[in-house]
Amino acid sequence: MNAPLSERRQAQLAALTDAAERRIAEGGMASLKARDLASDIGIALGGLYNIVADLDELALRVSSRTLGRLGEALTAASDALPLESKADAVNRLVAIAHAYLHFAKGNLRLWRTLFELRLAEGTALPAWAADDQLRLFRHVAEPLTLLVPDMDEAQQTLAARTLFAAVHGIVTLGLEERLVAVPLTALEAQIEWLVRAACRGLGE
Amino acid sequence: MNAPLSERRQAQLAALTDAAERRIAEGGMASLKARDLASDIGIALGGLYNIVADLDELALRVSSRTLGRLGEALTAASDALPLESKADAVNRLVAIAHAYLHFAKGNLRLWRTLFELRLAEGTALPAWAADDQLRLFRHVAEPLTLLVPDMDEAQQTLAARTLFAAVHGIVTLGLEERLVAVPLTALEAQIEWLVRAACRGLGE
DNA sequence: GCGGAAGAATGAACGTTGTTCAAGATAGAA
DNA sequence: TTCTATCTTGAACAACGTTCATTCTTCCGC
Repeated sequence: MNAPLSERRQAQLAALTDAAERRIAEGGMASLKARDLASDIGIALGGLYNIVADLDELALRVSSRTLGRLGEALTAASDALPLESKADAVNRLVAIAHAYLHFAKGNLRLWRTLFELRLAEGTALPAWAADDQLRLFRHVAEPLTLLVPDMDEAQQTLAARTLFAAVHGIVTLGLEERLVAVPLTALEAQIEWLVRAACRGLGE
Repeated sequence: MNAPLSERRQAQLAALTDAAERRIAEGGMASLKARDLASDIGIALGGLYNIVADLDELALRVSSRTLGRLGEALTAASDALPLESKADAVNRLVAIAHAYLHFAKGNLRLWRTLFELRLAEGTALPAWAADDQLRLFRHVAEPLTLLVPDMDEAQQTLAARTLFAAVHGIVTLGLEERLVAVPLTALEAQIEWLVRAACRGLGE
């Protein structure tokens, strides 16, 4: 190997994250095993801890990737629609919510691990991870500023959070399937109803 | 000991469930350790598995209790209000949502374990656990039948699920506090806005 | 080129888990 | 009391994340 070490470590980190992503996509976060990953990328068990502090960091890195792809999906959904009138804003919010649903369904295990991350009680999540999350809220916040321009900004942010959370809840329960399976189109309809109703409720 | 065996096992199961509940309430599901529990109720490690099949069953039993108490909380909130007019129905839905929020906040770790249960992929959850969940939905469904009596029943059930899920999402994200802490009163206001808006959207 | 220091790779070993099981203790019927 | 069925026990096992002394590589100043 004649690649410089720092480059090599970069490559190893990428390979490790790839392997972790693959494992999670196949079997959820429960199948993120140190020994499996080490053999996946052809290193010894202990070598993992030269690349990454612990498995939590690895899960966080995979989550960051997932959030990135989710952000792109929401951006794509947003950019496909005009944003001029208030009606546009509502339509865009519906489109974002639908894109969220489809991303979650299409990346079920990776999407779920976004919320299964349990950082050790005291420790806050790294800044770059927090940024990823805030970026998502902005997708919702942007149409809201058009929809209710008179509302003060803190309230707008809060409303964006609430709307996001509500849709997230519907998607979560809808994709659970533990109790009853809801058809995708029914889920879409429910989301649309709720988003439109919430928007009408915002204008008072 | 002169108590009949079956009685004794019953008592052991109760003591074990108590201990598990206490442990979870203190440190979340991550602190449900076989050895701790065995010593809590004064039996040998292996003895646990004469009382309970595995720790998952124990977590499920604790969850069942929690669901029971949650159901009582929602019932109390419901019964405090009249249910005659459509306005009553909306008020009741708001009250239920608020009661849900307060229960979650007041029983944070126990409430969270309700959704952290990961049954082994294939296995469905026991019937008695499914019943507990359906009973919850009925709290929401009942006012809905008054609010939109013309809607067919399947649609009503779906709407109840959606409304529940939306509120659940808001509560979940609101109590997360990982990103930003939302004051409880702000959370209440957000929930009320969303529930009222959703109800108005239902009547179309 | 080269020799030594700094760092990385290795896999055995540790500590903690949940779960099992052969052996011993105990309860209830005869 | 005695016998059998059952429960209880804690040592043992397997799987896990993580650490560490040892060995090998790589890099830099000469």
